[in-house]
Amino acid sequence: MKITIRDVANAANVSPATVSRVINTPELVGEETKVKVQETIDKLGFSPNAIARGLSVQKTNTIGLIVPGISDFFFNELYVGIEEVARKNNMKVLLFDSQHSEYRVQEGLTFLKQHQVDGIIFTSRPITSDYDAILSRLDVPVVLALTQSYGTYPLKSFRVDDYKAAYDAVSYLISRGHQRIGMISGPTTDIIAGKTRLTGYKAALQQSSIPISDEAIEYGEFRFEDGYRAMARLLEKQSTNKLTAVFAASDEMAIGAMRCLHDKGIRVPDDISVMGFDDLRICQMSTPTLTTVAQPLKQIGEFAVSHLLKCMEDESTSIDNSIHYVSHHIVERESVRIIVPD
Amino acid sequence: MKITIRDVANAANVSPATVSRVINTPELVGEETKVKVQETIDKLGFSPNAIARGLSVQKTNTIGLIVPGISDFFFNELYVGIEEVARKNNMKVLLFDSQHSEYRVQEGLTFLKQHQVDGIIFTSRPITSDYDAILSRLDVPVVLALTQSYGTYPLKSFRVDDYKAAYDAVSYLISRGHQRIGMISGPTTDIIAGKTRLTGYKAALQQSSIPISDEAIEYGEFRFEDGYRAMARLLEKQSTNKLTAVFAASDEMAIGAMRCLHDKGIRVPDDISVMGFDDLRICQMSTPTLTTVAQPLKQIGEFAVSHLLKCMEDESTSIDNSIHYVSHHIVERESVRIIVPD
DNA sequence: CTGTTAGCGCTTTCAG
DNA sequence: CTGAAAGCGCTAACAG
Repeated sequence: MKITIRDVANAANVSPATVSRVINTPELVGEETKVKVQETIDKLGFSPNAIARGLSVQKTNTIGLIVPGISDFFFNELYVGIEEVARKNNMKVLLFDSQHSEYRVQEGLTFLKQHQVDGIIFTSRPITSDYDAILSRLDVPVVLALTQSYGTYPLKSFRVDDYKAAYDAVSYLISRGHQRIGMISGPTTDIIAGKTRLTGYKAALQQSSIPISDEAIEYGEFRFEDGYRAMARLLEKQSTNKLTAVFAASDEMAIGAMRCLHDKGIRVPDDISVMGFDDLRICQMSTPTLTTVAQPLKQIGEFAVSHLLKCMEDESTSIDNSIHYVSHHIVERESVRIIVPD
Repeated sequence: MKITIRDVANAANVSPATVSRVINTPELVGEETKVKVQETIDKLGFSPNAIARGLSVQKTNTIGLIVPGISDFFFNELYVGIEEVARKNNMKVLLFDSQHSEYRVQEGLTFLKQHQVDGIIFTSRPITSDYDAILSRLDVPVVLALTQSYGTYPLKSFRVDDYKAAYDAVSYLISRGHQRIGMISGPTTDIIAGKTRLTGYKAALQQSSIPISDEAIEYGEFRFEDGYRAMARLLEKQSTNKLTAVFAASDEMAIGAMRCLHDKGIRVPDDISVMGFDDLRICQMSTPTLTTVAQPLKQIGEFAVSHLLKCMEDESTSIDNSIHYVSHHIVERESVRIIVPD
């Protein structure tokens, strides 16, 4: 049932090599034979074995993608960018979900290595020196998306400037007259999406000489439920000195916070403004729609693949660990109101 | 740099076969050699080439997954189920996004065949006779998820009974006192998620002797924006005889519809009730939260893989085209109110 | 328990 | 322009 290149060769009275040529380098084959071979390929319904080819040419045309969790909403948008430029370059992508586990990340790296991927895109978790050994053994280019390297191993990364993005978000709030601004932060152990954004928040307040208070900060793991609960805690702590705005480190948490507010009968944005981070598709689905700072996820995916392809062609490209900051921007919707000073 | 099984064999003074054995069937190897080989594997950092192995054993431990679009929200939840049971059985999944294009589906099938996947899960688009040729040539088991086969090629499918689910949803609405119930349907060309659910809607109305009116039906492509626009159209047509409830063929459209209502100053559920289909995570994120009929997506994914694995072990399992209906259920949230008859 | 041999399906020199 | 032969890295009989 399984039909191979040899079968085609026999049927067409040529050698396997010739069949291979009409598939891969038809310009090297005489017109007549080309037609003849192509016909028998069609007739027999031959479809070349990509595995065998991969083994032979030592190249799989595959890029490996490690993501922290496929159920995170931002995955979809990132993937779209990655897949698109991969496909345009005849590359496929092999997906690995690390499920937010450090251990699984290691597994993923080994997995992708075993599958001879030609390059790897690593997302979301920061790379520490712990990975030096495994990375150097990998022998394929690796680029980072939405994260960066803190190890000694040089890795190019593509992401927004999370510090600046958070800073800008909070500055935006301040420009709208807000002074008592709370934050629902990611965990500070998450050095990028957690700690860095929190620092940006603090810096923006400081810049405007607004005192920073731990009372105004709560933490969550980026999910809707986390945002909901964090908001509830924030509310409890705020009995006397009420916040007029809350900045969340993810859209999901922002929407969770809005829901919490709603349940307590607090109106957004009338009583309190809410701002998110990411600009996922869900921002338009909440009521009110969510004002947020946008990360161009699709574009980041595109950049990452493009760079990877460059590295794969040209060995020398890979050895820098610069960060390519892709630009963020504020997307105004309905969840923030202007406070007029009285 | 690339280190092979032969390198390990040489370094450990054994044959490649022995190294292969300690990796795959350690029980067949003497304790001493096993230890020795394992040590040199570790020392050299050897990691077996899955491609070569695949070629040799004629099995890749991969299942191919064809989805209509990765940015559809339901993808994530389905994938979680698939990935989980795949992983537990040492299978990986190779993803292919058909991007809602018939042509890309064909490409996907060829792609997966070329990559020698051991089985295929096909989602969402109905299978017609057009696929008979390609499917029979595939030579690997195929199972359907969230769709079914209308061709002559026998294919087992796992999905909810969309007709019954829609019927139940609308009956639920009726039980809450609604009589003038509109529908935002998928396109009728989509035989499963479109036409079948619409039929369920009509049947439920009929059952309660409620007249069916085209005035009360609008169509969309399952997206938020489609729901929004469909609702707007529905509103225009309804100037005289107002609807008290709307049933949408997807959660996204339902949420879009609610947004439209919100923008027009119509309250949900006070003025009009809304019900969705799917029970995605976003249902809890809208305000009001969305009452819906749940498809157990994760479970469907699990079932599909499990069945596929069974087919792969036992050739005989595959040849039936039965439909395994997984049970749906209504999830009550806030978007439907009870109408007390006056 | 371990080594030898052949071969998975394809590509790629190297001749002709 | 085409064919023969070797080999990609691994596994699977088959001997021993």
